[in-house]
Amino acid sequence: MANTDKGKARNDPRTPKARAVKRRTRRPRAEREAEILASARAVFSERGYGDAAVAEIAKRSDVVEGTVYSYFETKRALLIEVMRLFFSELIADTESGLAAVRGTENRLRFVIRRHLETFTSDLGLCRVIIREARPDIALYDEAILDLNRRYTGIGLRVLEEGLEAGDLRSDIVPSVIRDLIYGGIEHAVWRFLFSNGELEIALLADQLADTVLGGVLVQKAREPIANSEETIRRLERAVERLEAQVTG
Amino acid sequence: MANTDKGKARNDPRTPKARAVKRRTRRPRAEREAEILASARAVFSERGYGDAAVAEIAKRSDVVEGTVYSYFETKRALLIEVMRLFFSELIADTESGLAAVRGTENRLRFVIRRHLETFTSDLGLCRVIIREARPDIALYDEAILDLNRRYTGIGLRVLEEGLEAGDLRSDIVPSVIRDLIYGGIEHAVWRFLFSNGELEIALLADQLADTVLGGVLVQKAREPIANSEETIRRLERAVERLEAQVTG
DNA sequence: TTTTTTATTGAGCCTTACTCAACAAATGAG
DNA sequence: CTCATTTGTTGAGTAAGGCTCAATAAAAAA
Repeated sequence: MANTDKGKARNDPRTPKARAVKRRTRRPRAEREAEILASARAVFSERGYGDAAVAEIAKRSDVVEGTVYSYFETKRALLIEVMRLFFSELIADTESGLAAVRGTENRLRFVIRRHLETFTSDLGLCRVIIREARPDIALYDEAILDLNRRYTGIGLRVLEEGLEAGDLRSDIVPSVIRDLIYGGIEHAVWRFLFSNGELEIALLADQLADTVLGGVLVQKAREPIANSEETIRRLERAVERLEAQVTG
Repeated sequence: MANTDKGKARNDPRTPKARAVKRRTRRPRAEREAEILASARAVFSERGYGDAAVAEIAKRSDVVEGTVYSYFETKRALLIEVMRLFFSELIADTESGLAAVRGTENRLRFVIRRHLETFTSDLGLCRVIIREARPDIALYDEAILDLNRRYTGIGLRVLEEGLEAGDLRSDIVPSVIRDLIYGGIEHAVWRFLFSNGELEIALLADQLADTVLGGVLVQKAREPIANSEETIRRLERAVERLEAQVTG
């Protein structure tokens, strides 16, 4: 109501200086959208969600802030779209790689290593996803959650199949193992980020997998059993001999 | 330079209405500080860091925004102080509880369960801590990291001691196990937050502990052994009996 | 009581997400 | 080729929230 008379002071387009610098161009919707998404992904990765200014995303896309809002309702919607692209590539990629791996143990090791690779190669965006995917008790975050669930669902399926195949202990709970794996990787990567030692992906992946697969306890039962089997045979023979003796 | 003549329009304190409502009081520094910290903790827990307005923290402490800033440099410094209090209580509490538990397995189970309890009973604050403790590549977050490290160091020590005592497989890497444990708990709790099923703390703690302790793979050697031990006893008895019979 | 100290205040600055009416580049009609 | 319509683009403006600072008044000291 009070702002009907604005825009009058805008630079006259006929001014020689202004033209070379700022030229209004109209582009196909899809192209502009892709450009904005690419800029957004870069800025989010570098600065994190909170410190990413929509103005900067706009500038990198060579548009003005308002344009961004004509393509995406809110800054958050922009983030969600960036995530959706990221996840769908990741899911497709992981699944195609996994298709070539046989055996529950190998498949689990593959999933662990693949996730670790993604995490470290796209750390900036992963950090944002993790931070922002945390529930703000806001319903519009449901989209992100669903993506995350679908992605970690890959590991879950490997576990369930391994359980059915009898490769895994029948008393385990797949979803708990999945949480251990994905949560453990997350924590391990943060730790390396600070104690800025070199992150040996292959080594860490093996350490994580070894632990999840085999546990941490020494297998106390195993040592004595090896002897027991000998003992059993010895006892069996003794019993046979004695019984023969008794009945004989 | 341009703002030297402000404050002139302030309400005259002699106006009858204003006095009853707003009474300026000066309190001991420590007391005010504690009040502000308590309000901050509550607001951070309820709203999360980003959506917590310093103005609201001020209002709940019955002071004005500026006052908060005379006690804490920035909103972030306030958060860090809240965290410091939270962690120091938690660390003391966990350590005193742990002192009463013997045996590596029991001690690990205790740490897992204790952490899970904290997580669920103080979920709002934990969520904030996790989100904000993530590196923003900002050095002033070092304080939070240190607190976190000291806390998870409790679990780490249990693992290292277990390793020395020979209770744990000698090839494990304690820091990796710690990451699995704390990361796994974190993920598991998020999951329950959504699939809003009931979170059975005791059950989940057991499931997590069982997995970390024993791994997920079927212990191929174990099945025959369990039977063998019974067999051994049976055979031992038989031999005894028979030998007695024979010699008797 | 007067002076000094300092806790407290609140107006105002700045940044940033988001809105909106005006504008102009395509596109289509005559 | 010219004019009208459509719609992508613009930039000034609003609101909210973190943070500053000179003025003020309560407590302490003189």
